[in-house]
Amino acid sequence: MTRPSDITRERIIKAAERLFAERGYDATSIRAIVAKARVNQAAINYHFDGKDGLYREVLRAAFRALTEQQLEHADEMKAMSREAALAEFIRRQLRPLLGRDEYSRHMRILNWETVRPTAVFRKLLSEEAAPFVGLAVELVRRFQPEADQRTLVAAAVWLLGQCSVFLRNREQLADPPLGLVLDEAAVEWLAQLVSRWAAGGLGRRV
Amino acid sequence: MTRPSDITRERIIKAAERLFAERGYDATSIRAIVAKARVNQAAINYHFDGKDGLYREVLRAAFRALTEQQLEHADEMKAMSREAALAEFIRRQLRPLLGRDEYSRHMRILNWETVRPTAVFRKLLSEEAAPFVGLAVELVRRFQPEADQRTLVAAAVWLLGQCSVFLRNREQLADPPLGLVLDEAAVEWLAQLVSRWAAGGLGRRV
DNA sequence: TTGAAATTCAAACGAGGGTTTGAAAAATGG
DNA sequence: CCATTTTTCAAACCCTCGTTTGAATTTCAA
Repeated sequence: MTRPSDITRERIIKAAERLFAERGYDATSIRAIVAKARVNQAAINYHFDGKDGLYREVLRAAFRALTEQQLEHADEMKAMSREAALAEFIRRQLRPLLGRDEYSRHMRILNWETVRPTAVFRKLLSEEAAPFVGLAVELVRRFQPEADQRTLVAAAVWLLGQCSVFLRNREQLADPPLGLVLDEAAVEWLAQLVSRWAAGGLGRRV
Repeated sequence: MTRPSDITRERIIKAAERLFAERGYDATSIRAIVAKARVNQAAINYHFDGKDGLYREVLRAAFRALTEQQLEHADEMKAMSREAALAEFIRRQLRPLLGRDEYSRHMRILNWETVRPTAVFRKLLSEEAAPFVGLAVELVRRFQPEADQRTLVAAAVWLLGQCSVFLRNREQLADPPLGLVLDEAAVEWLAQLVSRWAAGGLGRRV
């Protein structure tokens, strides 16, 4: 049963997700959201108890979808060689460079948060990020089985940073002085480069 | 000769630099700046022709100071081994994790820009970043002398990403689920780790 | 010293933000 | 069908923002 009011909710969430992903929280106004969703301005307060509440909902959904998506592949990654698993992990991280799909939007929403994390996000992170971080830690542990936990956590963050720098500066990569134009082939090329470098850094045996 | 009005200018710039570094452009209001600088609100428009003009000035100064600071060490870095030069480069990048000095503030101001680059910044970057990028490219070229320019640029960005992920998420590193508390010793430890991993990825010969 | 220029100041302006309001409309259940 | 609740709607409210204004004050050279 989809009540008519659920349609409004859904339209708002969909529009908000796109706008938050594109412009971030601050630069997205309620008026822009309701215009895109074609609903009344008061609907956001009625259904979500304000802009904050709407954002909370969108953020939670994005975060959950992403971690679930990664955790789904956790098992098959265990079956691969560590180099292949690493390459797959990195390829998945770099995918939003191209796509405009839901996955890419989710990733971009989280990317905004890494600048000035909202309270909502910090709570979410400390409560629910453990499995995802665990995944990254397990991945690097296969390269450094003897390292202590602190080193492994640092390595996991380091690994994520190698992808996020490209994600975050996506729009400037093509400009001078860099001039890195990223079409589909180039993203694949980049993913392989980064995979090799990361594996090399963590101590690949050849 | 320091005219009295130069004092006002100076106070504004100093206050603005701190606030922009801490909160970013959007979240820093003119009223906050003039309160901190203890000058009249209209002074910003009088001296800098608006918030944009003030930001332009602060941004240019930060950018220039940073690139000059790195370029100053370009010569001595050439004299080091490539591993030592890389380690020095990374250590300099990670330094703002601790300090509240001018250098750290400059770095943080630029860090804000990598999320939603202002027009001012993009212009600055395309006009003046070339020497700095060149420095990073030369550094990675010592590890991969046979690589083409495109690969070297990607490697330079990759290298910067390994540092900036720690800078940017600085405040969340200590929270669960990461729990990386960074005092002075820990930053040095981290710099060495990252140096080793980066050198390994780029192909250090042992 | 004096008069023009530069600088400071308190106050207000207008635009845009999120939220509230109260009535109208639609949906729901008896 | 009716009475009640839920949902929509246009309008306004109130706040913060960057900027402007015009008079008062200070600076500085003649």
